[in-house]
Amino acid sequence: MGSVTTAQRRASRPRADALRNRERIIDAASEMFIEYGPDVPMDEIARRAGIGNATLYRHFPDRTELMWEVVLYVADHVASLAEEANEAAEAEGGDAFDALRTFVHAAVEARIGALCPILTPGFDKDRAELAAQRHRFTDALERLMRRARDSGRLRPDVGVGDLMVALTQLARPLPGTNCVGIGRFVHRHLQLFLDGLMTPGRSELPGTAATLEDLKKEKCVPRTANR
Amino acid sequence: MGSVTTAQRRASRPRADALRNRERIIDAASEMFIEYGPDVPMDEIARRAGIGNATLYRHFPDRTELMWEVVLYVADHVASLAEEANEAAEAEGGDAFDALRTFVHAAVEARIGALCPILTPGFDKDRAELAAQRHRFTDALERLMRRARDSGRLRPDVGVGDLMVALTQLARPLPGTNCVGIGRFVHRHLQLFLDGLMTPGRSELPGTAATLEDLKKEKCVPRTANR
Amino acid sequence: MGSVTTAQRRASRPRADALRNRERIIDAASEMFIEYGPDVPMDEIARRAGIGNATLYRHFPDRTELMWEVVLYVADHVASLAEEANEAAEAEGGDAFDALRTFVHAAVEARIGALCPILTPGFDKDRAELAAQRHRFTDALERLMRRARDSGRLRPDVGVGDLMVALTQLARPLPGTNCVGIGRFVHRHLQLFLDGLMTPGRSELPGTAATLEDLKKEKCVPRTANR
Amino acid sequence: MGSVTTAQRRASRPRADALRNRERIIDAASEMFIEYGPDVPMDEIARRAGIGNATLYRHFPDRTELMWEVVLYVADHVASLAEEANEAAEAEGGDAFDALRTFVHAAVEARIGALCPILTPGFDKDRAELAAQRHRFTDALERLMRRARDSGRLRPDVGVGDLMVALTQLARPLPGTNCVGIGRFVHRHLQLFLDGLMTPGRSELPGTAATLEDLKKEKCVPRTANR
DNA sequence: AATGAATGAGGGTTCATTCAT
DNA sequence: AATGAATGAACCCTCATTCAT
Repeated sequence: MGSVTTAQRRASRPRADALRNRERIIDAASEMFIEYGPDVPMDEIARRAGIGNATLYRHFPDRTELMWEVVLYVADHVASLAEEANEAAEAEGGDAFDALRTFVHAAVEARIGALCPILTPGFDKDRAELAAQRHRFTDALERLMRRARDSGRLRPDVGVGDLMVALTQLARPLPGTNCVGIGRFVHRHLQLFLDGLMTPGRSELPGTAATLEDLKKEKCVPRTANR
Repeated sequence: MGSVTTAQRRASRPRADALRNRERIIDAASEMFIEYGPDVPMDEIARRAGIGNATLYRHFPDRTELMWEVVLYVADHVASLAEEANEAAEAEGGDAFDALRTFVHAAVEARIGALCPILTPGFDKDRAELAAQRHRFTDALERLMRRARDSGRLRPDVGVGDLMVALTQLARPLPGTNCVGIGRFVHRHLQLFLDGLMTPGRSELPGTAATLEDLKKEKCVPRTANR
Repeated sequence: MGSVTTAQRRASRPRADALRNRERIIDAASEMFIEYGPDVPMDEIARRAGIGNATLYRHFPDRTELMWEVVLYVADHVASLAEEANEAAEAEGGDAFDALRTFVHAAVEARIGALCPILTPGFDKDRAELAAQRHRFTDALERLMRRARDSGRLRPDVGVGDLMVALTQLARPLPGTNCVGIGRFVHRHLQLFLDGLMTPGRSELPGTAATLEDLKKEKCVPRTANR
Repeated sequence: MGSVTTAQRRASRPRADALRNRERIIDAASEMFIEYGPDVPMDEIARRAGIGNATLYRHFPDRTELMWEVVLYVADHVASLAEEANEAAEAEGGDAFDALRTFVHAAVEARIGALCPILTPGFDKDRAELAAQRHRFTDALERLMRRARDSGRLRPDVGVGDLMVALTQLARPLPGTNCVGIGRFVHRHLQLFLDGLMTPGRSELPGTAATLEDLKKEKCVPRTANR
C-alpha cells in the first residue's frame, strides 16, 4: 500500500504549482469580478494572478468556465457562512437577527459580490455542483430568516430574495469605478438596510418578496434587438 | 417689429427632426447608462434611439460629450425634485422625512441612476453648467436632510453621501442583467433602507458619512486596466 | 432680338450666386489639394469655400468630378503660361532658358501643384477637355525646351518629363504637413534645379528622360492586394 | 560560469518569430510611409508585412510608436551613411562634393523618405534616442557640407536644410501614385539638383537657407482640419 | 505545464455621399 | 439653389481565444 506509480499520481494529482496557480487565478478573478464586473479582460486577471495568459486558459478553457469556478468557490464559502450563522442561531442563547447581521457582513468579506456572473445572460446556473451549493445556501438562509421572523425581530413582509438583491447591490463597486472607496460604505449601508428589516416595520412595502429564482425568470429582454 | 424672417428663424432654431433625434438619443442613453453602465456601446444607444450611429456622433462628438449632456439633463431634473421636496418640507404642515421619501422614489423615476458617468474617471464634473445643477441639488438635499434630522425622524449619523450612494446602488439593475424585473425591487428596497434611516437608530454604524465629492477623491484606478 | 424667355435664360445661364460659388469651390479645392493632397475631406473644402457641404455636391456630384474641374482649371492656366513663355522665347531678343525659368516660377504661383489628382489611380486623364489642355501645355513646353536646348543653354539629356516631375515634387508641401513654410523653399530649390539643367552638364545622369505619359504607363501595382 | 539557463535566455531574448515579424513590420512601414505618407492605414501595413493587424499592435501599441521605431531605424542608418561620407571626405585624397553625392544617393536607398513622420504634427522628435541620431546625422552632414564649401565646389549660399528638403521631396513617389516607377527619376533628378548646388552658382537664390528645425517651427496647422 | 505571440471579431470615430427642408 | 442632417463604410485599436515554443 501507499505506493503508486508516477503515471497514476499524474492522473490523479495535479502538480503542486498547477494547483497553486489555480488558486491564484480564482483569487484574482473573484477580486476583479467585484471591482470591474464580469467583463474584466482575461489578460488583466492573468496579470494580477501573476501568470501568463495562456496558463489561465489551460486551467479554464474560456471565460464562462472561469466564472463558473469562481462562482462555485465563493458560493461554497458563502453557503458555509450561512450554515454557520444558522447554527449559531439555533444554538442555545443564539439570536437569529444578530446571526443574520453577522452573516451579511461576513458574506461581503467572503466576496459575495463575486457571484455577479450568475446574473450574466447565458450563465448556466443549474449545473449540478452549483445547484448543490445554492441549495445549501438557500436552505440555511431561509431557515435563518424564518427563525428571525419567528423570534419577532425580522419584519414578516421581507424574504430571502430581498436580502440577496440588496446585499448584492450594496456590495458592488460604484458604477464606472473600481473605487476601493466603496468599501467604506458597504458595511455601513448594509447595517442601515438591516435596521430597516427589523420590527416594527416603519413603512408599507410596495411589491412582494421574491427569490433570486423568481428574478431569473423575469422577462429579460435582450434590449439590443428591438429595431 | 416682432417679426423675424424665415432665414433668421432658420439660423437660430435647429431643425425639428434634429431636435427630436436629440431627445431620443438622450432618452435612450439615460436608460442604457442605468442598465449597462457608462460603457454601453454607442452603436447600441443609436440603435435604441432608432437612428444611425453617425447621427449620434453628429449630435455628440464623442462619448464624453454624450455622457455630459445626459448627466446635465438628469441632474437638472433631479435637482428640481430635491428643491420641490425641500419646499414641501418647509410648507406648512410639511413633514421632512416624508418629503425625503417622496424625493427618493421620484429620483429613481427621474433616472437618477443615469448620473453614474459622474463617477467615471476623467469625467469633468466641474464644468460650469453641471456645477450649477449639483449645487442646486446638494443645497436642497442637505437642507431637506437637516430639516428631517431636526424634526427628530432622521438618524443624526447619516449624511447626504450615504443616501446618494445607497440610492445609486439600489436603483441599478442587477449586474449583467438587462432584466426590467429589477424595477420590482427598487422601490421596495429603498423603502427598507429609508426605514433604516429613521430614528431611533437600531444599530451602531461603522465608518463615517461621506459626500460623493469625498468618494471621487478616493484612489480610483482607471477603469480599463491597472498597469 | 435680344429677348429670351426666363426658361431659356435659366437653361443657358446659371444664377450669378451659383457661378460665384463654383469659383469659390474651385479656388478652395485647388489650394487644399496642394496643402493636404487630393484626399482632403470634402467638408473642409466646403468650409473653406464658405458654403454648405451639400452645395458643393450640387456643383460637383462627387470628389472625382471636383478633382476634374480643378485640374482642368489649373491646367488651362498653366498651359497659357507655357504658351506665353514660348512666345516670349520666340520673340525677338528672347532667351529660351530665361523664359523657362519664368515659366517654372509662374507655374508654382498658378498652383501647378493642384494638378496632383491627375496621378490618382482611376483618374480619367483622357477626357476630351483635359486632353486638349494637356496638348496645349505639352506642345508649348516641348517647343520651349527644344528652343532652349538649341540655344545651347539647356542640357540635351533632359526632357519635359524631368522638368514636370521635379517641378511637381518640389512644389508640394512637405509630407505630413500643411506647413505654409514650404513656400519659402519652393522657388529657391526650383532655381537650384534649373541651374542643374544648364549647360555644361556637371554630371552623368542615370536613366533616361521620360514624359508624364510614360510615367503613367508604369507598372502601378495597387499594393493593397498582394496577399 | 558564463553560462545562462534556458529560462534566463528566454526572459531576455524575444522569440525568433517575433523578431522576424518586427523586422517585417518596420520594413513594410518604412516603404509605405514613403509611398503613401505617414497616414497610410495600419491594416495595410500589416497586410504588406504578411501578418494580422493585431500583431502589428502587439509590437507597436499605436501608430505613433510605429512611426517612432521606423524613424529611429532609418535615422540610424542614414546617420551612419552621413558619417561614412564625412570620413571619406576627410580621408586622404577624398573629395567632399563627391562624398556628398554618394551620400545623397545612398540616403535614398536607405529610405530617407521614411523619415517623413518627423514632420507630422505632434511627433515628439526630441525623445532622447532620436535626438542622438539626429545629432550624429546633422553633425556629419554639416561638416561634410562645410568641407565641400571650403573645397570650393559647393555654393556657399545653400545649407543643410536646403539639401534635406529637396532630398525629401525629390525622393518621394508622385502624389497619389503607388507607382514604383518614380524610382526611375529619383536619382536622375537628385543628380540634377546636386549639379545646381555646384560652383559657380548659376543664378541668384531667393530666400535663405533654413534647417529642418526652422521648418518645424513654422505655423503648421494640424493636418486633419483647420477649425 | 507554462508561456509569449498571433489572430479575427467588435466597438469608437470619421468621412464621402445622400436626403429632407 | 442652398443647406443642415442622416447614413454606411472604412479605419483605428482592444480583447477573447488559439497557436507555437
